[in-house]
Amino acid sequence: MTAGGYLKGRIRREDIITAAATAYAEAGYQGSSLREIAKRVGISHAGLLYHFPTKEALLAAVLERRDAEDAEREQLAAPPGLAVLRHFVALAEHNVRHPGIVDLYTRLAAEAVAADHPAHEYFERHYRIARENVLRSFQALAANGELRPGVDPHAAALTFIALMDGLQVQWLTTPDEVDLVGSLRFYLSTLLTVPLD
Amino acid sequence: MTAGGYLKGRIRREDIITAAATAYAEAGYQGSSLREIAKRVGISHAGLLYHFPTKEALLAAVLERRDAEDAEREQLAAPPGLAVLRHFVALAEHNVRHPGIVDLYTRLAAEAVAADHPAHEYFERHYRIARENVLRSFQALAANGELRPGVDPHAAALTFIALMDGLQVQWLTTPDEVDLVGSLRFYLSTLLTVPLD
DNA sequence: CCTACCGATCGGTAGG
DNA sequence: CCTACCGATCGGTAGG
Repeated sequence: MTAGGYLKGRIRREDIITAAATAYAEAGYQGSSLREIAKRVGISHAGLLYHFPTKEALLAAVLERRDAEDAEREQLAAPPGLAVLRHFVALAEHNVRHPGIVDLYTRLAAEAVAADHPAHEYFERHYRIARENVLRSFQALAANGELRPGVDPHAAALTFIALMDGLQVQWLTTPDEVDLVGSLRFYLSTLLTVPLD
Repeated sequence: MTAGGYLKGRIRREDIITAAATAYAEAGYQGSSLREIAKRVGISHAGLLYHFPTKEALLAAVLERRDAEDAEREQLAAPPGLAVLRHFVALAEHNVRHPGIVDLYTRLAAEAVAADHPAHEYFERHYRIARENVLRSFQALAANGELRPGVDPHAAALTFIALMDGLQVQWLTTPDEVDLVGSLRFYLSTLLTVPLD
């Protein structure tokens, strides 16, 4: 129970979360066993359960860390408008270099459409926040005349988020035939009256 | 081994495929056990394996029937152009009334991003065919001046398919906040110079 | 953190 | 098609 002990415990917990995220990305949450995750860290599955009392608690920790990383990357949230859309494009560029994140997100999102999945509420909230965030930006752009006339900000926001998700699945399945970032830019160019950058 | 015996076997096989499709939609392929599927049909899991020798063989049968149903609905493939896009919108209208189909497709597609998943090649082919089909239509529209100037048919085709998939995940997760058909129509209206219908 | 164990469930097979 | 079984694996617990 020394300070060193606490530190070691925290590091070990982080290692377990990292291993779990990798496993979920490859095999989904249901498809990943505690024994498999524990083996990646070099402990027994009972040892893992010393740090996380249940399988669900480990999933919750993975999702929490993902949120924390996202929040960190967004830094001090950009004001609604072009900057937010650029941020999403930058996120896509980041994801292309880190396919594991896309894998994790895509696998979990599809599992979590089931109402009784432990990550279901997480993704409900995730989608709602993402839509609201993008909606405010499209509304700001509309006010500035930077949105093509006749484009409904709500429809633009909803389809923009959906496009990101759909592109990711298709990109993971056939990486050579899908330009993730280019497709996003293409879509935004059809909606805006100004260049993205 | 009478004709009646054959018929009964065929019906039983169809019942099993139906039960499997429902189970996959709710829990994914990996998450569905042969015992659970067999119970829905009222036989033992060993009895199921009499009709389908392995778990993978049953998945293959489910995918084959889905293709057959799709082919039937398309009837005598429409010529490239507006008619094909209308067909996709009609498909979305059909899917909204049959969420189980969307569930099945979404769950399996996400599982199958893994290269060693038994449905991986199926979805590779599925995406390629879908993209080529839509691409030909956007090219035909471009030739008629019905595509907005500056819109690349390839980018339009890729994003259109991706949008359909992404909308489906979001619709399944938060059904009340996603207008599947309206969003598709919105997107097409931003690409075309003519009304869809 | 570990070893050892629990009851439950898995896909598949044997033998009828 | 069934009963009965196989070896493997699962999440979680006991007891240290």
